[in-house]
Amino acid sequence: MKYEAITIKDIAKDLGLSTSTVSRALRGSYEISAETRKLVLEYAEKLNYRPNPIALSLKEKRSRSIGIVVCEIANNFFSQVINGIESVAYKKGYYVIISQSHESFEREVANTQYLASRSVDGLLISLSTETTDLSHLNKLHDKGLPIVFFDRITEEMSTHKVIANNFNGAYQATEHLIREGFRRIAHLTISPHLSITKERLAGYKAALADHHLPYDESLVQYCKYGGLIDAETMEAVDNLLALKEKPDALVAASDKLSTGCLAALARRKVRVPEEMAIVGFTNSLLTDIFHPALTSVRQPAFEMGQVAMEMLIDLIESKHPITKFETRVLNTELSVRSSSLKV
Amino acid sequence: MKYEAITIKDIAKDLGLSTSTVSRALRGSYEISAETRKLVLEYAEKLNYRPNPIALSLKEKRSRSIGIVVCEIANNFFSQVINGIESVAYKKGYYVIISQSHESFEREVANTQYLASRSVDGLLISLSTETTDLSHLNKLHDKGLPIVFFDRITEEMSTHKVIANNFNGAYQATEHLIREGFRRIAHLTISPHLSITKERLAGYKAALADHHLPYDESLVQYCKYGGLIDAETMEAVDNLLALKEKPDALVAASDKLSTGCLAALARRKVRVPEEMAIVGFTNSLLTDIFHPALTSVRQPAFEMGQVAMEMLIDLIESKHPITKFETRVLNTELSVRSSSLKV
DNA sequence: ATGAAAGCGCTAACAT
DNA sequence: ATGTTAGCGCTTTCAT
Repeated sequence: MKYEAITIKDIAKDLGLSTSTVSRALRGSYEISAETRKLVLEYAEKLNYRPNPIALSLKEKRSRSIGIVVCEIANNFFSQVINGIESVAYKKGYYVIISQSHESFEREVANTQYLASRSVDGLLISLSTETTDLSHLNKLHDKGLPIVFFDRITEEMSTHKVIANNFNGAYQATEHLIREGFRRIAHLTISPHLSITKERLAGYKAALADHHLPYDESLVQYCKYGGLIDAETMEAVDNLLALKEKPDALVAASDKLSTGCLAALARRKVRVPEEMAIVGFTNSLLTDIFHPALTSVRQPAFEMGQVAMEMLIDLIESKHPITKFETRVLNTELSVRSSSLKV
Repeated sequence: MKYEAITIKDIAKDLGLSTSTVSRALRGSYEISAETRKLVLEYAEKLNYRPNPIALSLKEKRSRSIGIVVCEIANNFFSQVINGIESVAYKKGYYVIISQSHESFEREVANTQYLASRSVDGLLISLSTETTDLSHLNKLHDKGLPIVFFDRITEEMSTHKVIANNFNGAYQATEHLIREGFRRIAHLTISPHLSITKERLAGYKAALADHHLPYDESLVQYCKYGGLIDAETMEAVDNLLALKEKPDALVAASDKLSTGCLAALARRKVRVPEEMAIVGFTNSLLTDIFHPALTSVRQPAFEMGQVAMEMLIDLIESKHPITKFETRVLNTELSVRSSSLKV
């Protein structure tokens, strides 16, 4: 009942050669006569021989495949990053295995372990909101597994990292709202310990400070699951609406939070931007057809994927252990649409 | 520089046992004394021993992993299907490997071959728009690799399949528009040879016929890449707008086509639904915040994933070769919103 | 109840 | 230039 592939042994037997000769001929070793090589290659071609990557992995402890761990693929930002990763991987002959943590620490651990045990040559990871303990990654990293972090990174590990300029992105978003004349600007964000949360919060605070606006903690709402759970976003928005001094504008820190709060405000019949202006971190391609058109901070997601994959290949293919690591910061882009315009 | 995992050999050496004893103890063979078993299990636990799935795959020619091939993951429908697949896989102890064809036949072939050579125990696939030749799948299937098709299926292979009731979905969408009073209803759809295209087109035609409306070929626009390429959707919409007798309504046959034509119409300053009403096949969760709110035919994507995975596990775990195959048809759901209402 | 050894597909060190 | 053999981690038959 199972796929029986052609093996090197089959070829060897049929041709009356040894497996090692066949193996060498196949990989073009110079010690094989042109004649034999041609014979083997043609016969292999005829039989549509494909080397068994499992056997190769077992032998070589490498697989020319890399693992990706993200929280969700049903997310514009992450699916664009993945496409960037794939574009480089494909060119360089690496296969990509995608897995989702669904923002669960447990799933993240299970996925990384599985990928490692499957001999991936490296790991590209954006941490789940639940993750604070990094021992699962540290262990693998200490044992030599190349890891590159993107987007949701950690200070606790020395390796290559790629992020968007989250500070600037949030700063620009906030400043834009201030310049439009909004004064009580809320910030809807993710789990407080995530790197992106901290960076974006800092940008938001800095813009307020630079424009002499007070920082009011009650205007910052944390959504542990970053928009994955509708009720959570709804509650955060309700909290803001319940304040004695309601905010007049809002910076949403993620893709799902942006659309989620747009939906939540619609359900609460709050007009955007009249009663609440919005700028959202989002990579949605649909910002123009939202109601209202959504002002966005776009992250260079595809590029982030490309850079991350290139960095990972650097680590994987480097002859010498690398000790000097780099954190690349890519610029975000603010696109102003009607959701953030003073009327 | 590579992850060196604990092996059965390490345990055997440390404990002064043979590898076979350790192996048997680990898998709870009854021929091992309770004492030895306990010793081994505890020691393995202490060392955090994990069996090497690569070695297992090589030996057993199975991997407890399954492969998914979809055109794109950056797509509400497919990412929801994948989540459905994962939910069942996780429960049943299967690992899921996701790959994208990007609507390219070549990539689809490469992906299926790679997955097969990686000893996946089965394949879940939704065909690319380019695919007409099925020999890559037929070969694998003939050699015993279990395959389940979902969404974009083929008549040419006998195996389990899951689809939405595309005929009904399109019928209901079209009929709804007719009942609202629209008379020239266009159909924006994907590649003509895809199963879903045929089924939806048939539903559209049937609704027209049942309501004594003429079928006009010029009202059907095919987008080979199903919305993947913006320019293509734009052109199709322009074609419709250029007709001497413009349509007053439109049924879009996919997720990306629905949002794509909403965007295209906005760019052409065509008001929806006043000048053109729309019903779209979409699983977007954002239909309410589109402008205007988008009437949708929703497919039970998560459920489709669950059913597909259950069917695949049936095939994989069946003791006897299965010869009686099933095509499950799941109901769609029409949700009326403002984009399709006569004003 | 336990061990020795073969074998899954492949590569590479070591013969010849 | 080609063959023999060991070994990657594991299971499993065959001995004991």
